[in-house]
Amino acid sequence: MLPSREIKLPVADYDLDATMTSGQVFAWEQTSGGWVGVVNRHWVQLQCCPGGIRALTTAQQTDWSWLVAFLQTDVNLSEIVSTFPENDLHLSSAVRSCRGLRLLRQDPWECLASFILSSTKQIVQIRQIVRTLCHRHGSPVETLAGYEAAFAFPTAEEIAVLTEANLRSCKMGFRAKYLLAAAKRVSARELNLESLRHLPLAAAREALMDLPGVGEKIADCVLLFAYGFPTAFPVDVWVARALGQFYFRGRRKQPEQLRRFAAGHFGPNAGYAQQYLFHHIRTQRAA
DNA sequence: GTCCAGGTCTTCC
DNA sequence: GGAAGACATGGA
Repeated sequence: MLPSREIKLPVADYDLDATMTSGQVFAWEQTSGGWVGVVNRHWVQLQCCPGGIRALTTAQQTDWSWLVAFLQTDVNLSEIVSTFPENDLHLSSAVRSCRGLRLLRQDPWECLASFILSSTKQIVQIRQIVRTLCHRHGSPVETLAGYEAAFAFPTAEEIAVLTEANLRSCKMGFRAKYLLAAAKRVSARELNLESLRHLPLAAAREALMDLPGVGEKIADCVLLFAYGFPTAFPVDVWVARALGQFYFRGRRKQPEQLRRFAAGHFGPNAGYAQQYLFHHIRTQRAA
């Protein structure tokens, strides 16, 4: 491949707006020229175009595999959707309303840290906290002329040397001590995030939940959004509400019972199903 | 002003 | 083992 700052990644059924606003990532900004963010320390601008996604970065690239991995443009969405249960009108309706919604494949640390910051926060507030954290403590990355300054998500090493007061001033409240503790554990290699890729789901989940501030829901988010475990099924207030309403005649159920139901009902790509339901009920309410 | 947010931890029964 | 309260902060 010839070196270039620009590429068109061919893909069908990719709704970039839905994907970026579906509560998986918090550091991406929508601009007049497309979505702008940082992947593997590369500043990138993304725009939907006929037949795919056009990507623009600052330095010439010969290998775009880092971006293909992040966007998961090599995943065939029809094959995923075809594994969903037939005769589930709620899920079918969700898929129809946000066809093209995708799961991204994020950096584990950024995903873990972001979701540690997510507890009992609205998505708009999580975005604000993450933006402040990146601007104050992340390393600057090169951008194209005329664009706002951009910063990588701070590494575990960069956060581990901060104080709880530094972090609290980013408006993250009681979550500061959890983020700091996680950063110290990860930077000291007491928890090796890379090694989790090779573990079974349950073992990886257990390892993540050993971190303070990381319970079942946050662990499942990281397992799904960063490691790509296809059956990881985060149950938050929205999903719990929707599942109770749709499948249990309005009765509230414990998260553990809902996860067991999901494993049996939604099949090998239950995590994808969860993301469709989550995005559908949130956008429906807004409409 | 009140309620609630992509939860988790501690305390108490 | 499960319910209730604490925890920071800001949007709706």
